[in-house]
Amino acid sequence: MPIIAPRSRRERPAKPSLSRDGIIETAVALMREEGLERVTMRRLAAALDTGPSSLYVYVRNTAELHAAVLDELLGSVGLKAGVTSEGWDNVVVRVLGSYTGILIEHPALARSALVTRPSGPNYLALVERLLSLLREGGVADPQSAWGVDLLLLFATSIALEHGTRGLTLDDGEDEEALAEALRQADATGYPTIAALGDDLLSGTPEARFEWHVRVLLAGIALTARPAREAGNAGPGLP
Amino acid sequence: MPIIAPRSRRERPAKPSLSRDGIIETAVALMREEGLERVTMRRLAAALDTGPSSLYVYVRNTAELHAAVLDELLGSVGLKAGVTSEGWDNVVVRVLGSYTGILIEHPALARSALVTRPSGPNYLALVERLLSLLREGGVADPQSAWGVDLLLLFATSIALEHGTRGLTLDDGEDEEALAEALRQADATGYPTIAALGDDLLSGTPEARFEWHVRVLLAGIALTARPAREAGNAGPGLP
DNA sequence: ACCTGAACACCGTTCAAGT
DNA sequence: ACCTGAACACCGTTCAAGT
Repeated sequence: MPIIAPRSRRERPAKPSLSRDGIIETAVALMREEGLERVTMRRLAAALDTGPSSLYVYVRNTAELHAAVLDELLGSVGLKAGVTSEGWDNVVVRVLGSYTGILIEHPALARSALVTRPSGPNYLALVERLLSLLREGGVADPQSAWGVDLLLLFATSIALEHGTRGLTLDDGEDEEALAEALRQADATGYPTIAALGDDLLSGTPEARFEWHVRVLLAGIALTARPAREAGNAGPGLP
Repeated sequence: MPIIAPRSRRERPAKPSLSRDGIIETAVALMREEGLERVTMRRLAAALDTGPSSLYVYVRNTAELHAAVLDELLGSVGLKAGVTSEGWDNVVVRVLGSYTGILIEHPALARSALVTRPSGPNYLALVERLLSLLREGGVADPQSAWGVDLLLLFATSIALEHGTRGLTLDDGEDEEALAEALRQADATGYPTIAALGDDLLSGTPEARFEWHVRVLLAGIALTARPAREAGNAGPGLP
């Protein structure tokens, strides 16, 4: 029996010792190969040639792991998209579109972004870019401060909404069910739905996205913040 | 050995035979008792005194089950909230607030509403109510048609966002991480964030919610739909 | 037709024990 | 300190077999 270590038939060089960065790097690679839904603690551990429990030394739980992966991905949001040639509002549409596009490919990350507030450097860079664009557009600071949240909430939700559709088995079946239900809605029970008819579902997703963003920008620019009331200071959940 | 059937010591009367309605009814009851996250196929089957596979005769999968539960819950959205005394926009704020409030208690349903388009009768009634309020407010029909989606997307997202927070183990820890990150953001790297400072996180959730809805209403009322282009007809995903 | 037991192929997280 | 094997307590879905 040779004394050579019994596990040297892997191609991986020497089995690198674990580290938080290494774990996240591997998670990102695994995600690009197989999608985030396959980046489970168990699978990630297998990719790192160890057991799942080992990961818990470096990562608190799955949510934290996903948050780290998210910020990594956000590095590729196109923040520079056409700075001056077009109007500031068109740039906002593009920047948010880039953000949404990335998340659409990874709906589980969109969910993560919605559920645990991201705070990584790349997310902050996105917030900074949007705030500076709003300023450029002459939006008052208090409205920008509360509005940027709304813009990002919208973009994230759209990604979660569209990203998950079609990923499910029954491709767009619920879409059709809604279309059918809207058409069936007769004038007695649902008069306004009946009156608007097909226009409720008209337009390409891109056209709707763009119009939605313009709605948000117009509303943010024009809606004054409420007068300060007592206890209007901290975050605090309901 | 007596021939008496060996399972008559349950209190449940005679074991009712399964039906889709009965299954959903039990699912709703189970959800009210233990929360939706515990309404799994296996647990629901156990509550119905059968095996999980039996449910698949009546319900295609978990997503369909959740959709049915969602519409059931939506029956209690307060659609009548203060019809005329206050302005139509305040009524929109209340109706959406009622919808969001219900979903906040069941974040998994909010996720379901975001991911598979609801089309049940109670959801349609909510759409109808919002459309009629927008009309009452003098909003042009094409803008209402595309705007109602945005209102519901927003309300659903807020519910998912707030509902899941605090449900996680580390209560509001990410919130704090974001606050810290924003404060740390120095003027060189993130000048606009630094300039706006604490106002980025100011306000109660209720105040922000109300302002957000007003932003949406103002934007919807004032933003014209894009000129019709080629291929602007059907839904169709990106 | 309706129902079921049992299996398949997984999960996240913990914890006592090892090095 | 870092790492691990093994276990705990679960999942959704399928399918051959029964009634």
